[in-house]
Amino acid sequence: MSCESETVQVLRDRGHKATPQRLMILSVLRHADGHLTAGNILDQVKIDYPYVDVSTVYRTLSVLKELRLVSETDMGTGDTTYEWLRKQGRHHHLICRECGNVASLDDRFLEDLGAQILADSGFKPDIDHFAIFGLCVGCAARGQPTSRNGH
Amino acid sequence: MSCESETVQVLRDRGHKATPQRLMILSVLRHADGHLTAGNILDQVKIDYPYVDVSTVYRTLSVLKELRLVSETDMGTGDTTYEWLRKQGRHHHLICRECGNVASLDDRFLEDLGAQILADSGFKPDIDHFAIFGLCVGCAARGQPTSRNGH
DNA sequence: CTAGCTGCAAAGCGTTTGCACGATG
DNA sequence: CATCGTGCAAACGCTTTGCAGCTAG
Repeated sequence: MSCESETVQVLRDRGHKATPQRLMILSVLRHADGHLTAGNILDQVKIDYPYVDVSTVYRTLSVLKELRLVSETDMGTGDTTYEWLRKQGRHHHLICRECGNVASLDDRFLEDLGAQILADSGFKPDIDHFAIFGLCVGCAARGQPTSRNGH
Repeated sequence: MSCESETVQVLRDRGHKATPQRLMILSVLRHADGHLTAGNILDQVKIDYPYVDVSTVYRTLSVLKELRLVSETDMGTGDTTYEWLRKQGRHHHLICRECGNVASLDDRFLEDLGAQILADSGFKPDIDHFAIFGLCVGCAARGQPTSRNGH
């Protein structure tokens, strides 16, 4: 509980209440390694507190998104996942379109990109959390054993 | 019709049939400037051919995705859009998380990224079509008129 | 005390599937 | 003529909403 005090403050400052349900959802998000779906979070919370409703989870996620405390990412086909932002060290995801496997990508690959885009167009990108689709090593090897042109 | 002949060949080579419905869906995809939802495509096709069904659109899109003729992108909240690949010149999208406005981003910002990722991890990213979320100039100005730290 | 939040139930929406008929190659 | 694709209708799963009661500040 005590480790959430900073977050509780953020909530209150913006006119939101810190209910037990929200604290539990926060806790789940904070201690997971990301990639949680709404239903996923629900299951976790229900272990300790079986009466929470899905709608509460969605409503809470909506608030947290608004406050930019969590990010929402679409992992390919219809799997919307949520992740606690403000972690130490940003990272990104390499999602294989064949096998669905998810690998991490270090931030250094993207650190300049944001600045470049901002300078060019004034658009301020959220580089916190990128999802990049493609083929993982295994699937690339399996899929195109012979050579093949890119597009 | 004739301009689709190359695509028809791709379909047949892979054991798929070239039905009128598919040709119309192809045509819509090809001549639109991208960002079409399934329902969107359906509406377009229905203008000339009112009996097409949504399921046909989805099934066709599924085939085209598999053949890598179209890309599927999630534009923020639950708006899955489809776009004809193999266009001249790749481009990417800057999507404002406030107003939903979509701007284009030239490929040069990302052209090195793919090679770097491939070299580092063996992951072969689809750099055809990137969706980058953030704040557009207008919303950034409106939202934070006073200074504010990045995260 | 008064917003705001919750659980419940039901609706909503985009997407998928089973099936018998029809078209393609 | 065999296979694959279609339209229809119904199912599906995730997400959202209306509502009455409850709770945090």
